[in-house]
Amino acid sequence: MKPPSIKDIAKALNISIGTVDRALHGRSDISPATRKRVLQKATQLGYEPNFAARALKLNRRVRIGVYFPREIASFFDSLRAGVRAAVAGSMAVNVELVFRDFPRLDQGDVELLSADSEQKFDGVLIAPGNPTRIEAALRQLTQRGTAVICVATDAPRSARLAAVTVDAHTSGAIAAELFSRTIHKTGSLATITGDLRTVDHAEKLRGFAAYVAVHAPHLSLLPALESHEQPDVASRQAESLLAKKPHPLGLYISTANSMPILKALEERGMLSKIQVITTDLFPELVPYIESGKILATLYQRPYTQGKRALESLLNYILSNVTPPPLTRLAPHIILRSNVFLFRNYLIDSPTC
Amino acid sequence: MKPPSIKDIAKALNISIGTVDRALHGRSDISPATRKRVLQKATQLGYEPNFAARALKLNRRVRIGVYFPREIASFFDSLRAGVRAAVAGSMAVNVELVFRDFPRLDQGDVELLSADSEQKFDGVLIAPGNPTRIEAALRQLTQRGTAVICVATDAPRSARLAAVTVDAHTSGAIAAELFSRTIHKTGSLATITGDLRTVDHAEKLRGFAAYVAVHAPHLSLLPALESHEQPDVASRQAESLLAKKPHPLGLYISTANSMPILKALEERGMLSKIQVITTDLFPELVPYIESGKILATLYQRPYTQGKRALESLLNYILSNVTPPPLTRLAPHIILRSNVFLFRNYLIDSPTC
DNA sequence: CGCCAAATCGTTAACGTACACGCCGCGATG
DNA sequence: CATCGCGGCGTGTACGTTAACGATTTGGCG
Repeated sequence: MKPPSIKDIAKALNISIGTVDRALHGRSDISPATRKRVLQKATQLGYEPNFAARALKLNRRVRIGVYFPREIASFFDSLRAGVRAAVAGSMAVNVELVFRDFPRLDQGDVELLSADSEQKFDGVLIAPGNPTRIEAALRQLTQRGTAVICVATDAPRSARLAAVTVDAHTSGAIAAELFSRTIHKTGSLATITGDLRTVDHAEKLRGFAAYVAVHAPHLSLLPALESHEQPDVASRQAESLLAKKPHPLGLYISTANSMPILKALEERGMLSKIQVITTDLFPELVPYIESGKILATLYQRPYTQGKRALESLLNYILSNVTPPPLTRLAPHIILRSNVFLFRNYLIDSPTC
Repeated sequence: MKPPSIKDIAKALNISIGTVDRALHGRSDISPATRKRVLQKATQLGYEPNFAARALKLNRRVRIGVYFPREIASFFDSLRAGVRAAVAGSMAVNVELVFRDFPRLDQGDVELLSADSEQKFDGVLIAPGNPTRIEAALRQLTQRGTAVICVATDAPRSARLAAVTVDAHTSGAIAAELFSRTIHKTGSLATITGDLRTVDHAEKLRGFAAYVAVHAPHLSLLPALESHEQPDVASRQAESLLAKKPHPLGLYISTANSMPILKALEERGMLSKIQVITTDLFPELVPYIESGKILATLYQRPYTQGKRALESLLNYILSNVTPPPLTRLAPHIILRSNVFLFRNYLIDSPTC
């Protein structure tokens, strides 16, 4: 009836539960012979450890540091919500989340991390802006025994345990494919990005360019513009794009703060003449999609990213399960026809 | 340091843990005055029950019946995998899954359910083919205290506790939008569906038609064809479509077994002349997407559906949390540029 | 032979919760 | 006055696991 416990194993072999425990956990103070007998009996009875009992016994308090930038809020707030949801869902464990915010993706992360160097975290979640600049800090953390998982953006060659991101290369490729299937005329495509030193932004553009090169011979690529997440720069770049003649047929905005650019285009009545694909979703963007003024937005599912990242981290810390080094989520393609499913994405975890 | 337990509450009030337990659970044998004091102290100390201890103590064995059709295997096997993954992830609980398969979506569900009428399930997961025919059985189950959640397809007016599906209406609308943005010429669109009595299939076509009517004035709709999931019927319908002249510019296949139709189209060299959008993903379909022979497929995320459904069911049975009556997942739009992310979707839970 | 240390194993007390059981005092009843 | 019923409360045990501690045997070495 009931699943077997270590007591049952002990009874079946006429030994004590202490010995069974030693055998099952590869501890010392046990002879190889009895260890073998125990393990054999365990598999024979189909023993599986009772997580509730384990969690109750070793009432570990797990401290996790969460290092995310404040900007862009729509994205990272959602990411934080996913993290919180994961701890709520993982019953049976005391998780203490310490949220540490730094100003922007490209500034303040390393400083904050080294300022916290005396903190004792069991695990750390971080969105690194500049992957090379942060390597030293991550190595130091790992050496002190804290597991590090990168979220949203990766530091590939660092000592981080794993990374959970949306597949940026695919994001770019999808944008390119949507253009190639929507635009039948011959012409050019423009791109505005955030900061090309961030791995993800660079990857998006590579994916975009690769797809265009292979599958869209009728479309050519203009050089990418870096907005560095500064609204004024972005809107000036939008203007310069419009000045070109013939104007580009499509514009791929691969950074999440696309509003300045959209406003600039709208003021000049260009939104109807150029196909636009944006990145991520926030309330101000919804009307643009609903009205068809922009073709699509590629949603990076921050909520799901945060949830998955923390689940992986807890699984590693508590159950010693090594996560895959790279989890790539598939981005959601949000169009006019499905945008309403994502409208309340900030409230809870609707459509994921 | 440590989170407060009922012991701490008891100590703070100089009473026993038994009394605290009675107060917190609204049991009898306690005076209103002390109950109030306890509840007050509990919120004051920020008491939260320890799930591990609770799960250990009441070692409930939960039996769950899973009623899915065998066909279409690619879809429902994935659904079953999601269900299994959910029980693996919900540690601390003994869940016994009883898988009960019936032949096809439109046949055998009611019979199997009534044959199992003496089974005592705490919860049931079911994919009802014909919603009205199954209402009586579901009402009977609910009356006997078993929670019922519909998965993949819904029985809206029945006594089921909740339903987890992909939003079928949106699925259809997405297909229509993709056609409307890809096809610039004037012409007609055809649709082949499974069984219109199934709520989901009907919903898809409604969503498809609604979007075309509002946003694609240059496209007209041919009457929908029902294949009833029979390969020979499907391929004959494909032929009849091709006989029309001018032939339709787009074909939306809203059922998951699209292979017979695709084969028929391919043999006549029509796949390059007509835009095709299919439903769901299985190994044989992948090459068609990779080569661009079909425009897109709308993935209904069976794995995620199964996982979410069982999570909701367990949450209701164990924690008494009422799930939302209708959880609609957003379908994934799979194109040539992102199909590779979904290739190994059957193995584990890759990109979700 | 005696003694110490190492190797091997048993015993037990927690972890926080749920629940059966028992105890006490008070008013009602015979 | 003895007894009973009952509301109100305390006590104890069990759930399965872990880990500290004790107990026993064995082997080695002087």
